[in-house]
Amino acid sequence: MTFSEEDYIKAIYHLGKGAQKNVSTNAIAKQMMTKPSSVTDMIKKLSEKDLVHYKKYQGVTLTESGRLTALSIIRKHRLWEVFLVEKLDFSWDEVHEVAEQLEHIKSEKLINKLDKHLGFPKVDPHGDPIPSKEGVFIESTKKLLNEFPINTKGICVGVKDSSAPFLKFLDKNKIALGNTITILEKEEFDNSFLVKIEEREIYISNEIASNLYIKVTL
Amino acid sequence: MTFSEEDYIKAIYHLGKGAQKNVSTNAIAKQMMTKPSSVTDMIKKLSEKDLVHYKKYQGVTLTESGRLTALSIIRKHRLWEVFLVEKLDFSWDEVHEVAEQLEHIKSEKLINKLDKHLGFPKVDPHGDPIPSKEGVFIESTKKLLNEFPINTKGICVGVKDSSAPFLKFLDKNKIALGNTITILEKEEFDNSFLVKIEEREIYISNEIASNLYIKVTL
DNA sequence: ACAAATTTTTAGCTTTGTCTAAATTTATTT
DNA sequence: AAATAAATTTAGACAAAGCTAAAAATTTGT
Repeated sequence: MTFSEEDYIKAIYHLGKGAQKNVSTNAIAKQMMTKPSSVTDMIKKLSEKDLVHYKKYQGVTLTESGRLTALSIIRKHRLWEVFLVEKLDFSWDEVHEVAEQLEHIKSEKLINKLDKHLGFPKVDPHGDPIPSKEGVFIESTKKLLNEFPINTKGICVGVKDSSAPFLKFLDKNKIALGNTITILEKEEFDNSFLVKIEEREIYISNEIASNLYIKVTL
Repeated sequence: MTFSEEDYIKAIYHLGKGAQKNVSTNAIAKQMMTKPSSVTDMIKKLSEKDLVHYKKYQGVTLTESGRLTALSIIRKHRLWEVFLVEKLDFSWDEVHEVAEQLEHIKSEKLINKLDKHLGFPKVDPHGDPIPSKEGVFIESTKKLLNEFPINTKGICVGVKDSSAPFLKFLDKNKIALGNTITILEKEEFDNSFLVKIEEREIYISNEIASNLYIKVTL
């Protein structure tokens, strides 16, 4: 399997949201920053290898074999991301590009030893789940903090309000994207929250909680 | 720079022993497991990029730029080897193939952070020196254990006598390739040695010492 | 020194993954 | 239900990296 083939499989997986949807040639071309004609060529090759179902003009779907291939690549990508952040001290937003390269390294042994070295993590630094060797993984959802019940544990992944004052507030309170966050209490009176962020407990107003996206594995 | 270009540069470096020697087309072809005609094509490309000096029929030499490129690839290769052995618990002889892939990952930041994570090692698990960011490194020599003076510290890299009894002896005494070895004392009387192998002190007869290769950085 | 052997290069072809331009199929709109 | 628009595929080309076979240069052997 070439790097390019792997990239296409991954793109199709993501565009099809992991499922049965027919993914259009144009959508793949856009994602891969290439031309639709190139996509058609590659689709034919993947189809020959039984990685995608393909009928002319009808878009593609991953076969079961294609789906497992995609999950194996995603597993590698996310494990490397964990490594980069946890062991090499990369920040949350720097890891993607490097992981895009590392995900293509071919060695079952390597990836399983890496998994062990990292303590078999369940999610990557963006809160996305890491498939197991067998391609099993837990789904995750991203919603605003105030939409989750008490005791929810997730990862801070984005903001709804991206104004300077709000970002400044987050910075002042040392709330950063990638931080692990747990909802400890909900205050009935003003709908404020007591949360634990990376070992620190702080109060957060409903105003704040309704502008902070967190990703939670189900 | 493509993977293939990097592989050629590395091959030329090794065949030229890092230095001024003219490396023949045939030698490169053999090393790269390819045909001389393919080598000629690649040489022309590398020459255009000023990575090698090339005159038809005269073989090639790395330019200074080519030499630094080679050292940068070797640095990556050897750092990844240290990582695989020290952190992921790979054995001495399993790492080469994987490191061949990892050495092509493009990220200055990654390799420098990896270097730091590993504690800035000076040699890889085979006892070969790791070039610095700037391409500076210490030379190493491989000789029989009995040829080195007292206090020499090196890495066990091979045997002269590869007969079953000798290998069995090494195994029984837990002396393995890749082990760090220090010469503590030389016994005048019978030319035996007191050595430290991986925290253990043991006596070794001259017979043994003259059949064990160790690699030492100068 | 010159023929034979070896090495190296050239020429032309193949595959992979890409592109442009043209043709074809499907979707949309009136 | 045409006609037009959009999406997709085909055809033909190109660059990278390899190959084979043939030509050219160099080296070797006598």
